[in-house]
Amino acid sequence: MAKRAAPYHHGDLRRALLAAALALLDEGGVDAVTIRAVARRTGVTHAAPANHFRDREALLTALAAEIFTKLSALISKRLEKAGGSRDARIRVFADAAIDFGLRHPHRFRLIWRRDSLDGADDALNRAMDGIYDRLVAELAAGRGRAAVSADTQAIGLWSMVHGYVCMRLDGNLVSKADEATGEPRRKAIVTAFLDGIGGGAKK
Amino acid sequence: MAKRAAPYHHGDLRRALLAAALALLDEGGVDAVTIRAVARRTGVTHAAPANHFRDREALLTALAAEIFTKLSALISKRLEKAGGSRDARIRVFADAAIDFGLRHPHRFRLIWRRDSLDGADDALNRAMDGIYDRLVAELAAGRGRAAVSADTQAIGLWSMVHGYVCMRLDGNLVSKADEATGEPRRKAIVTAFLDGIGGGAKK
DNA sequence: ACTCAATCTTGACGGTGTCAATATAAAATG
DNA sequence: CATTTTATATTGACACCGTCAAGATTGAGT
Repeated sequence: MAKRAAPYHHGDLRRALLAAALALLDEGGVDAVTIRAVARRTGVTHAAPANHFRDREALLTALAAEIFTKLSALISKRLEKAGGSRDARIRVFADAAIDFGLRHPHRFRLIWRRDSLDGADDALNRAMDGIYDRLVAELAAGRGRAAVSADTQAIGLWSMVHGYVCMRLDGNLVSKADEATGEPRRKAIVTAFLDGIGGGAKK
Repeated sequence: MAKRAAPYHHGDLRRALLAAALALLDEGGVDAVTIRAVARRTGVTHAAPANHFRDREALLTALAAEIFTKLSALISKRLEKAGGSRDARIRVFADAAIDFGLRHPHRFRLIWRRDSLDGADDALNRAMDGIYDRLVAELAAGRGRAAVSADTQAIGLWSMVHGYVCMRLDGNLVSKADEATGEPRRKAIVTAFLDGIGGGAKK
């Protein structure tokens, strides 16, 4: 027994491969995470990973699931420290996702690049859905007379955060940095979404 | 002269390569667009494309620029038919981008996958900036007492639209389709952004 | 007619993912 | 403890990829 804890030859090759893959990802992006490079870095031959990951897609998927779990933990930690204000708790999600994306660009790109991943993977889907469900729960709690459902709000907010990080990482907003924060519209877009951008009179 | 119209041997290999690349993209996604496959489909040898595209990145970049231009044209056409209402004109951008993304998934994924493209390419940047600038112009026209600038609104809205299509293409919202439209929250998220999702009293 | 440059072909190199066959070592069984 | 079974790792091969260098071919300019 204890199959996962101390496998046969290597000790725990699966974990070692994932660690090497994460290092390669941070250093050189998704393209640098090749099966052969991961095997080299771990000190095994090029075909050894095949025992633990069906193919490269499976390796990337497992890596993405791990990263998703870390992001989820980050959000949890911040939510604990957050106050009870609904807006503040909503901002936790946006801030955490943006922080994460800016701090680990390659990880962010990987987990959202679903066409390079196995969409049917359970671990991946559970990790993703977990974050989403918690966001919906926060949005549903004590909201006012909003015209749309919490689900809709969650989809919209999460979409916005995702797209914002994408553009930042691609260098699309460099000319638009605020003098105050040095970051282009980071807080402002969340404010915009909270307040609305329509022509109606504001608060 | 007329270099572009009728080059030397093939007629217009550059254009032919781009057409083949687009077909391959639609059929099999970005991964199917290899230099060799494009050459095969065009009927030339595998090294011929090198005369027109420095490398694969350059080919994908040129393809993306072409696609961006088409998207821009689509928006233009719809804006002409749109009324004068600010909200309606804003919705044109969101609707066009979403329509485009859902209709041509692989094209959408390519043009936003900037880490596979040449970020310094002029044609690409001009095509992208053109869309963004027009969106800012529409947002700036006759908006009310909004708390944030038109730039901020543009970044937020465009981010949201981008993220929404991503999630749709990845099959993340399948369980959330509206009974009315069959599309999950498509109009609603734009409404949410126009109206705001904060707790403040609504219209 | 001649030169020249642009264009395309041929052939090679190292890298990749993946498969089949083999060796090895741990676990299970007697 | 000996033996069998199973999981794991190695070796070697294959086809495909992007890219480079060298040569052949063709159009344009003079």
